[in-house]
Amino acid sequence: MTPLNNTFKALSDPSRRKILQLLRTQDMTAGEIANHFSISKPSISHHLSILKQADLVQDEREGQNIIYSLNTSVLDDLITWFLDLTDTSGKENS
Amino acid sequence: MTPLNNTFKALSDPSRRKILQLLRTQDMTAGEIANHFSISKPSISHHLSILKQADLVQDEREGQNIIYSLNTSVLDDLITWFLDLTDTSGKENS
DNA sequence: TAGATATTTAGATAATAATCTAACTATCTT
DNA sequence: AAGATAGTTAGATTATTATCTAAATATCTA
Repeated sequence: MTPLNNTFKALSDPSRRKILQLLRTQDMTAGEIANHFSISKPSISHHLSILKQADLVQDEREGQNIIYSLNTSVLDDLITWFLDLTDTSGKENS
Repeated sequence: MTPLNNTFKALSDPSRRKILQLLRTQDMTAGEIANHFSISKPSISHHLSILKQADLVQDEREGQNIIYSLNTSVLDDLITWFLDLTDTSGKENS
């Protein structure tokens, strides 16, 4: 399983993309993130775990809280993937 | 359902991403595309239909063949989405 | 028009993924 | 140490998705 596959799978869910958008502005605890959704805390925890596996977010415990933050390095890889796709310099027809 | 959601859903499958990579170099008929895979033709047809719905590819009949080509305009929107996410100018902490 | 080729559509099945409640772990406070 | 708070893990259920075979549609050619 290519590493990018995890990333795309992670991005395929709207809740997970919303989480990334939330973290764009500021780091947040799991609870704060969950407050922005109507689904249960365990579900959010599950989404966070998938985002973590995909290396799209990082987490760090601070007392009772676990603070999540965006990890932009993998996103850079994705942008490269897309730019590569839209770079039609190797295209033969049309 | 946001339009970008279709796009992300479409990109979440490795076969569909491989199809996009194939079309990057040259336009191809459905059959030619299917020849690059070990899964059945109807399955590929299904994948192509999802890519078409997501506006990631276009198709045009030419005789018995249906020729598929990449539609980069939606990919540009995606790149914008990613760039927006990695643009941390609005970030308050860390 | 009959047969061959290219592709899609229909319908069924199997694998994945999202979600829930209940229970567990970790940390803090008193 | 007991209780409260924050978060995760387990296990089950439901919904979604990928895939298959069989049948249908469209086009070409003899």
